[in-house]
Amino acid sequence: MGIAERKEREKEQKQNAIIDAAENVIFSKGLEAATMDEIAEVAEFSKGTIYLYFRNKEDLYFAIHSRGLQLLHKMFEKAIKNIEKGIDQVLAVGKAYYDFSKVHSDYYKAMVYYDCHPGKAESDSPFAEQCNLEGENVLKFLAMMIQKGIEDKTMRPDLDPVKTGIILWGQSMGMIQLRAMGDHHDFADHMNIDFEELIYKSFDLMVESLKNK
Amino acid sequence: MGIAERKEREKEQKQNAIIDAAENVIFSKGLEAATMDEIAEVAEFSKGTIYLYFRNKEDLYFAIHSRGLQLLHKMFEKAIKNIEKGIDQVLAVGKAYYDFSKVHSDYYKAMVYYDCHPGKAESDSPFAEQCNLEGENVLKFLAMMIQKGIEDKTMRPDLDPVKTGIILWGQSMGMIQLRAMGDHHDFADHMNIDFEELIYKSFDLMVESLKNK
DNA sequence: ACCAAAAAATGACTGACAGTCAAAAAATAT
DNA sequence: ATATTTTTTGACTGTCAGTCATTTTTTGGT
Repeated sequence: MGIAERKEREKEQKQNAIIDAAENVIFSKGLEAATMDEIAEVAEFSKGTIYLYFRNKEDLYFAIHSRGLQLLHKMFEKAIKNIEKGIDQVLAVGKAYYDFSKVHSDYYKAMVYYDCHPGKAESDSPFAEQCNLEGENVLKFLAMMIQKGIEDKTMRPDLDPVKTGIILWGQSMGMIQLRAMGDHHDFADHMNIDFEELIYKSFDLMVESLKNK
Repeated sequence: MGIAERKEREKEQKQNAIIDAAENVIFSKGLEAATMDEIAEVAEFSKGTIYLYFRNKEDLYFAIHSRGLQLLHKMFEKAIKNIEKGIDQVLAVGKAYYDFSKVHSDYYKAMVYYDCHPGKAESDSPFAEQCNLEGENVLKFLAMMIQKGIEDKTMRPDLDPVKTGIILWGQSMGMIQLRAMGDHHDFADHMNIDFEELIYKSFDLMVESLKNK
């Protein structure tokens, strides 16, 4: 009885096709301007079918967010590949995060949007669940990196890997978001500031505060 | 001919009354759930009148955001009042920011919402302008504090006050937002983490990296 | 092959809401 | 008292998320 399995597979394929379509529309028109009708049309399904696979629009965001997190995670893995010391990996990951926000700005925006949103439906959707899982995986990755830094003596031995990971995450997020903010609203151009330089400077400060001296 | 002046005053009063009503509705129902119709009703104006004073819903957010920034600025001023050394003021301001996010969480949420939003209408509204101005004032305040820290030898002399101010702002913002994120989405409760402790730890790290040793 | 029952897909429809605008009301000037 | 300008109104429009009765497709038994 392989029918159930085949149906499962088909369901997943259709889901992915819908997410593809949603990305298409959302990335080209913006999150707000994208309509479910257009997503349905691009996905070549009726609107009703979309709602068979996703509870609501927000649920689609979750799915996209989840993809973005996976992508980010992969970029982190790649960033540390050829780097020996834990402390140097921290910097590499920070830069990778910043790269991600530029190269995959579409994903980045979708992710920030989700993060800053109250989340009306208190979603217990599998996609929201997936986001949390991916997020935790990224944090675990950071914690392991810091653990390694402590072990290879390049980072302070009194650091708590998990907590320090979260702090790095939060602080980097803040700096990168500040730059993204400057993009929409004025803010940066007004007083003319090179945000790229500022982000690297902030990474330096963070790394400095973690170094084992 | 004091009529023009009186009308100007009345206009401002009405504007403020509408912002009051908007806060009422938005703070009790949430940003998304609040409708212009209800805001109009609470403000005791017709909907059309609201649109006479504000271009659109977003414009009302700007107005609220601006109030929030002013409040935050005042809390910053108060926080450093009885503190001598620049480096200690940095910590005090960080704590004040965190306090603000808890005590005035309504304003905080509105502000984050605005910051994370692409801003569809590329608003050149006076309210958006005001937000930028207030934001710059806060940054100037931070820069002056750091300047003072450099002068009183409690902070590293090689720091650029403005740039360092922006970095402090961004990093603190990131940490505080991370905590707020944990409020809507799970994230924090899942792995049980005391975010308050984490925020203070991150402040310590920041302060440490700025100290003159 | 055929058919009934189950599963999947459809799209016309609803309700809600942001934003508009011609008309009415109020304030001011003559 | 009345003409003119300013302010206010709320019914109306267009748009969109989400629904659901109906139709189409797939499945499993005979």
